[in-house]
Amino acid sequence: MNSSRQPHTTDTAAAAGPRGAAFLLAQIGAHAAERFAERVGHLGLTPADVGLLRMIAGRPGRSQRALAEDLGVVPSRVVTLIDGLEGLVERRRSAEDRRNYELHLTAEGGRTLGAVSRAAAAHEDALLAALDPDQRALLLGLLERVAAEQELTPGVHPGYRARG
Amino acid sequence: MNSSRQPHTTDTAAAAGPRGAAFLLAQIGAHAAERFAERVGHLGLTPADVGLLRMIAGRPGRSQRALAEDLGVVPSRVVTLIDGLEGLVERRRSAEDRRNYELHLTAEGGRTLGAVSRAAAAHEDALLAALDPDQRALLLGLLERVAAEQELTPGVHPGYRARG
DNA sequence: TATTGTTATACTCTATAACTATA
DNA sequence: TATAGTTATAGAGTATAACAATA
Repeated sequence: MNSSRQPHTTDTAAAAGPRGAAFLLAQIGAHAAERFAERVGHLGLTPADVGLLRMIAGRPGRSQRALAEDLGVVPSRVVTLIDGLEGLVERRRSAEDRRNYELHLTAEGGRTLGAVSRAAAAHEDALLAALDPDQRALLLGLLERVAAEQELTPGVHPGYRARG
Repeated sequence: MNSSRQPHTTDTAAAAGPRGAAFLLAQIGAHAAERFAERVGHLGLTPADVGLLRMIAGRPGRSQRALAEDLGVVPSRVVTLIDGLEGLVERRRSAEDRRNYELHLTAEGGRTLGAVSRAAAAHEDALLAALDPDQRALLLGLLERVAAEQELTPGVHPGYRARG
């Protein structure tokens, strides 16, 4: 809209930009994370809390250091996260090596995780309201292929590092 | 794994949790955003910068306040963002109302946006490496339906608020 | 008095590094 | 000396609020 040559305008090269699948994935993904954060926020949890609870439930007895590695965060952050889960997670000193803790869910932690699962189911349903069951299955299959090829660790996503 | 009743374990209700489409969307979305950030980082830009450039290119002459609204951020943040786009974006005082600026891309800004588009195309291709052209089209269609039903504004996503 | 853009301040979040205890 | 966990400090990033110019 000005000088001699027009380096571009919104031409062909822009096709993969804000209208491509990659952009939509990022946009919908961020939206999904926000909505999920709202839902678990009603339970007094952040998405990071949920990730931690799930990880502990899946493999009880792990140390904080092991969790830090799996989450891709620094050990000191795990301290803060677990401090915020008072009453849901229990720290037991290991008998074998009393330097580290073994992490377990309390009974209330288990109930809370159940509530999280119900929230996740409602979230899933609301997010995919536009699709019928067949389409949902189709989408799931495509996403699984992409996730596997991109070598994304099942059950953990970078968003665990923040959000509220 | 302990007391009387087992409130849950990893039973049916957890089905929509870390294995559902909503979770995968959030996970892949965050991954996509990170990879895109890396690519445009080589151009000296953040994803937020890119969003701003695209928005200005799409509708030149807008004011900073208008952009702030569309991006969903506070006006003072737009000041910071535009300050970081020295040489790519031009502020022209409006003749009609000299309080506000009219924002335009410079020639270099246009060239940079062209480079961004090429980066986005490469990003798209790498992210969807697991899918053939038909599957990509299928995925795109499904995502478009979801985005429309969720009333996501085309071209802007919440991730513009941060990242690097 | 209301509005655009700017600057100054405060707040939140996270990582880095120093520290304690166990080994 | 090395490692698990904790605490203290500092850094990045963002919003809130006070400010100057124009209407």
